[in-house]
Order: sequence, then C-alpha cells, then structure tokens
Amino acid sequence: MIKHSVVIVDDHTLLSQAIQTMVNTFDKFEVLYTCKNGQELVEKFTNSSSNIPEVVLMDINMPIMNGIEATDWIHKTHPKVNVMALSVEDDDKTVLKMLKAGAVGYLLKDTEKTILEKALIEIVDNGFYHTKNVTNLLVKSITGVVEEEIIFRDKEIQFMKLACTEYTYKEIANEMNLSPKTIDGYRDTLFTKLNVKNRVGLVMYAIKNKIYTL
Amino acid sequence: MIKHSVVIVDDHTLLSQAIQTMVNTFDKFEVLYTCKNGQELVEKFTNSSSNIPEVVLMDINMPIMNGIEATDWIHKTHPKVNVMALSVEDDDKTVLKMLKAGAVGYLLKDTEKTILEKALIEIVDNGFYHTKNVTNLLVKSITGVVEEEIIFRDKEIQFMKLACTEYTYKEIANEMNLSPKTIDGYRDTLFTKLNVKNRVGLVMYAIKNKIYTL
DNA sequence: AAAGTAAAAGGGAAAAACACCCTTTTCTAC
DNA sequence: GTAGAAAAGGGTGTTTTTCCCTTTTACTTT
Repeated sequence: MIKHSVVIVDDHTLLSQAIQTMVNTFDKFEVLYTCKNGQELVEKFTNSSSNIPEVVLMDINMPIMNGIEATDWIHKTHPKVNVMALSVEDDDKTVLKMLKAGAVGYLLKDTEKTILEKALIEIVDNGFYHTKNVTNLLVKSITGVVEEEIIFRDKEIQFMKLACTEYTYKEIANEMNLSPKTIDGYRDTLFTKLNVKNRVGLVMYAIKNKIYTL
Repeated sequence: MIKHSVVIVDDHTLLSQAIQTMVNTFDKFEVLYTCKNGQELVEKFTNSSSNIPEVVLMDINMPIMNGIEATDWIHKTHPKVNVMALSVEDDDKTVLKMLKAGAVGYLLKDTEKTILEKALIEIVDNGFYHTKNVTNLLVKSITGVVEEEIIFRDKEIQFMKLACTEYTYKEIANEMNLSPKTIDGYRDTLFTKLNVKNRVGLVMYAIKNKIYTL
C-alpha cells in the first residue's frame, strides 16, 4: 500500500519528532520530514518537488515564519497540499486567521491520537476535517458575531510596541523621530479604535493580540 | 531485558501520547501510563504501588496541579522516583524552582529525540542529567547572580492586579476601600521594589511574573 | 503602659498623560 | 489635476501620575 506523505512543522524538535513517530505508526501515513519553522518549509518545497507532501501538520507559534504566514504561502503556491493546524491556541481570531490562510483542519494539541488519525484520513479522503468547535466558530463568523480584525498602520504597531515599555510619550516620539504631538495623535486614534481609556488599556490590548511579545 | 518504567505528565494529550510512542521505541524504556496534570498523577501513585515508575517526564505548565507542585509532592513522598522536567519554559527562575522541587533533569521541548534517550539513560544510571545551560545556571545561583524572589503582601498583589486594568488609582483605592493616598504609597514602594519607572513597568512586571494573568 | 515599627493617610508640587479641536502636508484614486 | 482621505503637526486646558515628605493609626514587643 502506498502511504500518504505528511510533513510536520513545529519549532519544538522533540514534539515534531514525537508526532513523527506517532504518525509513522498510522497504517496509511508516513512522515516525509519535519521542519522547525515556515521558512525551512519554504526552502524544502522549493528545493525539490519530491519534498511536496499531501498533508502538512502545522504549528502556529513559530519563530521566523509563523504558521499563518506559512499556510498562506502553501495555499497560494501549492494549492493541492492540505494544511492542518495543530496548535495549543484556541482563540477565535487565531483559528479564523488560520482558516482564512487556507487550513483545511484545525486540531488542538489536547486531542487523542485516534482523533489525529481520523482527521488525517478525512483530509485525504474528503479534503477537510473540522471539529464541532470550528464549525460553530464558522457559523458565528458568517453571522458576524466575531468582530472583524482592526487594521493597524506600521507606525501604529511600532508606537504600540514602544507604549509597552517604560518610555514616556516624549521619549517614544524621540525614538520614532516624530514630534511628540504626532505621537499624541497616534495615541488618541488608537484609544478610540481600540475603545480603551488609557495607556494600560493599550498595553493590555497589545499583549493580548501579540503585537507586543513578552 | 527488563525495561525501565516511565510516566509522562502533560496536559496536551496528543503530545503526551506522541512522546509515549517515542519513548516506547527506546530499547531500555517503556511508558507505564500518561497523566493530564499533577492531581491525576497523585491519584495514580496513591491508588497502587504498581503505578510507581522509575522516571517521570513532567511538563510545567498544567492546570489544577502544576509541574513544580507535582515534582515537590513526588520528591517528598516517593524520593526514589526520578523526575525530569520537559518544558518550553527556559527562564532561570522557573528552572531553579523545578530543581529546588527535586527534579533531577531539565530538558527543553526543543531538543532531539536522541538527547531524550541519552538523558533517560543517564538518569537511571547516575541519578541525574543536566545540560550545560542548567549547570551554568546552578553556578550562577550559588554565586548569587540570580536575584532572589521578591515577597509581596496580599494588598500589594491585589493592587498590582488592579493596576493592570484601566482603573485610575482613585478608582483602585475605591475598589480596595482605601484612601487614594494609601494606594499612592503602594505604588511608590512597588516602583522602588521592582525598580520600575511608571505604571507600564509595573504592569509588565505583573504579567511577566504571572501576578496578573491574561 | 511605653516604645517601637509598619501600614495607612495626607499635603503639595511638578511632570506626564489625556482630551479636544484645529491646520498643514502627503498620498492616492478618479 | 483635483478631490478626498490619511498622516503629521499644533495649541490649550484638564486630569492623572509621580515624587517627596509628614502625620496618624494600628499593632507588636518588652
């Protein structure tokens, strides 16, 4: 029997190797190789067409090129490859971003071995696998319950990151080579955009939405 | 050949099962069972003496009873059991806490399969396995380079949590049924204690040290 | 009971943050 | 090219934060 090829992308070597060992115990699947991040995957894909698998198991939080960017890239350049997210993150926004990027499945790392096998089989057979949670989320998203992404400009992102430090606004202005007044403007628009009252609210938003990473 | 028994504790089922599969491929080791948190492990241990393994692979971040508490419990009640931490956390304080709790090894999830096997072998043979990083850390800790834990009063903790919200200090004072001036005092002593310049510094400290949880 | 100590409360002043409203410049689409 | 939008900068006043330093209150300890 020809086995379906799988590639695992996760920055934690031990985990990707462990999942590799596990997937290799599945009758219908075998792991082609593992990657530590999206960039490594891109290199593998572009190096040789024999490196293109049928399914990619993709972690989301990775350095250099994260799971969302990598999924997006695969979806655009190799649309036949099925990407399944495999993550600890289960917040609505992240899941939706991953699905928008083209993932055909989303599994939490907190699932059973048998579920992983079942999901892989469904993906090669039907082209997708979604748990109840993800389906519910999709329904919520089309009914508009999930609030849409706020778009930030580069300067705003940069400002938010600096606002998460002990710099005063004057120092931030200096750091960004802008007038303190411009910084005041950024702050004011962000306060309105994000519906926060003060700098602490801004900081909490930046952290929760991973604009500033600890 | 009699294999050495291993128990894996990790709240992410898929990962513990994957590591289980991997450990079972090692010649000298076999997995007895896996647990989702410290509490489950305690129950297993107390239920039957046949549940006591030689080695425990312990994750740190878990709900209900975390890796540090669980390691502490094992160390006190079953001193013959070797606990090896297996975590993504690699900050000095966490590692030291784990070692103080009695862990005889500390591996990052970002290591090779062969290292895990090597570490397991060393642990059953010599009673411990430590990477260079951990050894360096231990040297630092005895030379006092690692700063010791700062102790907070209950009111300070409560204040710090509220300082991470959009409340003004006046509102915090109201919330805590204290005079705004008392709150000023808390803030001032904390600024000194933590060596921060302003409220954002305080917020960042509280988040990094998990006093305020998102 | 007196003394000592630490938490709580307070006064005052300067700096920073916040709010609001307005003008000029730059970019971009039609 | 021009209209409209976005970005940047400006002015002014209010509130909050921050920093010193003092006083009161409460709680031990001897």
